[in-house]
Parts: sequence; C-alpha cells; structure tokens
Amino acid sequence: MTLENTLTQSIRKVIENLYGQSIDEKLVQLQATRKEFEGDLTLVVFPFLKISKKNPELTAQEIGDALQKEESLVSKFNVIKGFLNLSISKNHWIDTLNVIVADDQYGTVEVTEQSPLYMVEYSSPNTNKPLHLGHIRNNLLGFSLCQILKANGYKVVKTNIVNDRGIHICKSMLAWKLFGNGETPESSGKKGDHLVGDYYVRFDKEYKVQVKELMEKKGLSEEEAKKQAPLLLEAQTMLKKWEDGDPEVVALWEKMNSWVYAGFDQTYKRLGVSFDKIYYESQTYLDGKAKVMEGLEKGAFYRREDGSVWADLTQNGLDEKLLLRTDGTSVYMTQDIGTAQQRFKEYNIDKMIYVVGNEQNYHFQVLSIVLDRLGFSWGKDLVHFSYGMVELPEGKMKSREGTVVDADDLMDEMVSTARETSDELGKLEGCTEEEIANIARICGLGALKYFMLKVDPRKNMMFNPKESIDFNGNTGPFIHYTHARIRSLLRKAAEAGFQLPSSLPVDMEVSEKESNLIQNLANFPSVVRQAGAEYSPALVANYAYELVKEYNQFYHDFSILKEEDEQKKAFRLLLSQSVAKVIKTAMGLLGIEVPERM
RNA sequence: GGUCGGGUAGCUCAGCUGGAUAGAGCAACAGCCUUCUAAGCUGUGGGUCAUGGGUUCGAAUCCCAUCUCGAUCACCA
Repeated sequence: MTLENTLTQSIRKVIENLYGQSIDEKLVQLQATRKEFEGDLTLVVFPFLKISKKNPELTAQEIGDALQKEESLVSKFNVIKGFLNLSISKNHWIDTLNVIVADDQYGTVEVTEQSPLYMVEYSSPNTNKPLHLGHIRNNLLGFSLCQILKANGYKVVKTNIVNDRGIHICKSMLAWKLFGNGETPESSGKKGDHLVGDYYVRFDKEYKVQVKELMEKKGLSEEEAKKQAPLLLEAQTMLKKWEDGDPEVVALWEKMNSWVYAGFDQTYKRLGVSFDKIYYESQTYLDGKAKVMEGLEKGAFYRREDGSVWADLTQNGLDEKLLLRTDGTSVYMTQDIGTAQQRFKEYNIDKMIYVVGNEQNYHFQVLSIVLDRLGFSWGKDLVHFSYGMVELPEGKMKSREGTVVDADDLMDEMVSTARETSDELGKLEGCTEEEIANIARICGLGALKYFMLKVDPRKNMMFNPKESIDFNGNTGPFIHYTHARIRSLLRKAAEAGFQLPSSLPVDMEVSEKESNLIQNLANFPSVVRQAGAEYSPALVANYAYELVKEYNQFYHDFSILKEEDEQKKAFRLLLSQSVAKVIKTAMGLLGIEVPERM
C-alpha cells in the first residue's frame, strides 16, 4: 500500500463522514506539494465543493481538520486557496527509507513462471552498410525498453530481424566483384561492415555515371536511364541467381554477410545491446510467401490479372497493398509475415513489440490487419513502438550526401572526449591506465545514450554533435558524477571504520530536504511502472535527473561524513547509499553503466 | 489531396489521464572551492505555451477550425 493509496482511502472516508456522500477515487487528486509551500502532498479540493457547498478555503480546512484526526500519517496541514497541503509525519519517511535500504531489487518486479512473455524486435539492420546514428536510437530504445519491461516483471525475448537478402546487398556484392580486387577485412584492415558499405557507395557512384551517360549519349529520360543502367540490370540478375541458389552467388553472399556480421557484433557489443534470438530474412521470406498463398486461397487476398497478389484494405479505411510481385518475388511485408509466423511457433508470445521508426507507421497498420486476416489472433494487438527520426543541424541524414553520422565513429568520439575531460580535470590521477580507459568508456557512452534516451521516443530529435558531447547539465555524466561522489563517500566511511546500520530508528529528526529526497526515492517504482506502460525510457531518464539534482543540493547543503551526531551521519549515509542504488538501477534500465569514481 | 504525428524561452527539451505564479539544461551575466569529487551549487535576465474559438470554478493540457513543419500514401526497404 503506497502512501497515496492510504491517504486516498482516508480522504474518501473523511469526506463521506463530513458531507454524507461517498466519492469516486478519481476525484481524490493528490500531487506533490510545490516547493514554495510547506507540505509533502497536496489535495486539490475543488472537486468537493459541490458536495460541501462551502467555499474552497473552508472546505479544505474542514477536510484537513478531520484528516489529521483520522489519519496518523498526516502530522499537520495548511490551506492555500483551494489547496490542502499535507505534511506527512517524519517517521513515515524513515519507515520508507528503511524499506528501500532493505530491498536490493528496489523498484523492480520479479519475473515469475506466470509472467506474460513480451517479444521485442529491434535493430533490424540491412547487411549492406554499417550502422549509423538512426540505428543507434533504435538500438538504445529497443534495449532500454526490454530492460524496463523486465523490471515490470515480464518475460522478455529480445529479437532482431536481419535484412540479409535483396537488391541492396546484391549491389554491394556486384561492386565488390567488379572493383574489389579481392579486398577483405584482413587485407585492408577495415571493419567488415564498413568494407561492404564502401562497395555499396561505390555501386551508387558507378551507377550514377552510367545513368548520366545513358541520358547524354542515348538521350534517355532520367527515369528510363535509371531502369536501363547495365549495373542495375546486373544486380537484378544477381538477385535472381541468388534466389535460384546459384552456388557462386550464394558463396559470395555468405562471405560478404559474414564480414558484416563480424562488424555488427563488434558495434553491438560496444553499444552494450544484445539479442536472445536473431532471425534472418533469407530464412523467413519463403514462409511469408507460403502464408500469403494460403491467404489467397482462403479469400483474404486477391490476385490481379498480371499475377500480383494484393490485400484490399479499403474496408479498413486504407488502400490496397501489394504482397507478392508479378514475378512472384516477395516484398517487405511478405517477409514480416513469415518472420511473425516462425516467432509465434517457437515462442508462447503474449505481446509482440516492433521497435521501428515512424516512417513505417503505415506499414505496421497494414501488417496488423493482414496478420489478423491470416488468422493470427495476436495480429491486431501488435505494438509498433514508433519512434521519431534523428535530425542533424543541417537537416536529415542522407547517406548519398555523406551526412550520415557513423555509429562507430560517434562512439570513438564520445569516449575520447570523455578521456580528455578526465585528463583536464585531473580526477583520475593514481588510477591505472585500464581503469581510466574504462571510466572514459562508461562516461562517453553514457553521455551518448542518455542524450538519445532522455527525449520522448515518439518525437523527432535534433542531434547536435557539440551539445551531445557536453558533459554538464542534464547529461549522463552529470548523473554519473553524482553516483561517483556517493560511492566515494561510502568508501571513505568504510575506510574510517564507520559501520552502517541496516535500519534507522523511526523517531529521529528529518529535515525537509531529506524527506523530499526520500519522497523522490519512493516515487521510483511508479516511474518504472509508468515507463513500462507507456514504453518510455525518457520517463526513467528524466526521473534520474530530478533525483540527482535534488541530491546534489542536499550534498551541497549538508555535511555527511563530518556530521557529529552519529545517528544523523548514519541516516545521511544510508540516504546517499539509497540514492546511488536507485541511480544505478535507473541507469541500468537505460542500458547505461555507472562508474565508481570519475 | 487522404491519413498520421509535431509546433512550449535565442537553442535543445520537460510538463499534456485538466489544478497554485508554465519548468530544466545550454548559451549570457553575477556569485560560491584552506571544509565529504566545482563534471557541482546559488542567483539575474529571457514566454501572446503557433493562431482563433469552445467546454470548465480552472486549459500549455480536452474539443473544433485555421496556419505551419514533417512522415506516409511505390511491383523500395
């Protein structure tokens, strides 16, 4: 029973006694008291005026009087306009802190056998180029969401669908075959995904030359030239050969994909994300085709004269959607159907969540209907965790214009900036090189992750390289710093031989700042719950920031190790320790590590 | 044009299940280290919450209209 719940019930009781009417729980609006007023929680009394038939001040006064008699949690109160500010008794706060101290898993719910299973798909890269800033947002959101769902007591299967087949990968393959001279990651020292990406760019470059030539020499329109360029035709031939199982093409495909996977693994590992089960489009698209044919027979879809297969979604207020091309090859949707089927065969999934950018909102609207029509009961309840695009100060990222921010480069830059900052401030003197490197890694990546996760996932976000690298203010390192400070305090207390008690006497004195901090800590579980319900890591990030800001003020205003009253000292240390614990858990939900010192 | 999502301080963002004087950070300016980590703390300036109407005791928040930005509506992925 939380403080709010207890109070709500008492307030309902009091109001019924006073005015002879029972009231709905929803009318009891409790909110944290604003800083400028005395009190911990505030009851808004406007909703009760109709029943009390008195003015706001008088009503608040009456409720306050009665509540103070009725509920021992309320130590005193004051009334300002229609707001009843309640002060909660000191021993409630100590009680609360004692509970937090005793709970190692504070804020999280245990996963049990009966927990529902959530499958979360995220990352979903194409195997023709390295990961960039957009993928970073996807990966961080996906991983964090999984952490948050687990903390809410759900079983989670993290999954990835790798788009490993199709014309895009044939383009890289063809360019490598024509211009690569047998270059390998080993021979060039390039990371595999970057190497393959370079050939994808090379294809585009050569292709453009051909298109231009066709337009100039043969007088073709741009549209025609783009269709007829020999390189594109050759890539299409290659795709056909791949589908027919041509050994040479398949061997090249396997070789180049393996390079890419080695590169991706490195990037994922560094980013700190992982998967429980990886699916490959090359292994699911045939199932998708079969499923579409099945739907066609059942009359869920229809075939046009040219042989292509479509879903008519006009009765759902949408358009018609292609599922199989005239030549029988599959499209994006087909593959998603096949993947969905395999997943639901292998796992007992209660909820499927797709972490995919908002540019695909329409796609998932359609997918949901199509799966439903195919008889997948879970189809209509699938969740498209739709996040906004990452924009740069100069506009959208465009790979063709070279404005893409590469994931590996970005991580390098963040870590080296963290390293420089540490060196400048001279805080890590006496640490080994290994320790320094690790702290720089934690801070650099933490800065990047926090920067991307603190904004509402649904919204487009601006990525300004200069700001993202800032380590002051509302940033990951700000939170790191507070954690490191607290750990330092606790180390010093231990070195001095100070024994931390496991709990505190409830009757001790607590200042307003301190009880505010406990109140903040007490809110953590509901923040985790809300973040899970709304699929929003940003709520956790913003909570962590508020908590840390509050703690830094406390740290500044109160002495801790130098406090002479042993009981107060113990209290402040336990309070600090609890703040550190919650910071660590909250950051963990964001996929961010915290340093012991910095 | 249809559908969907945005518009809050110079910039980046909170606040949006209606509640007190709309909050942070950055940037600018002014303070605080012989004292537990100054990657910190304190203060100053900065707002027609896109616009207009409506509902309400009360609207940044809910409803309608308008303006504006973006995404999407491909035999692309």
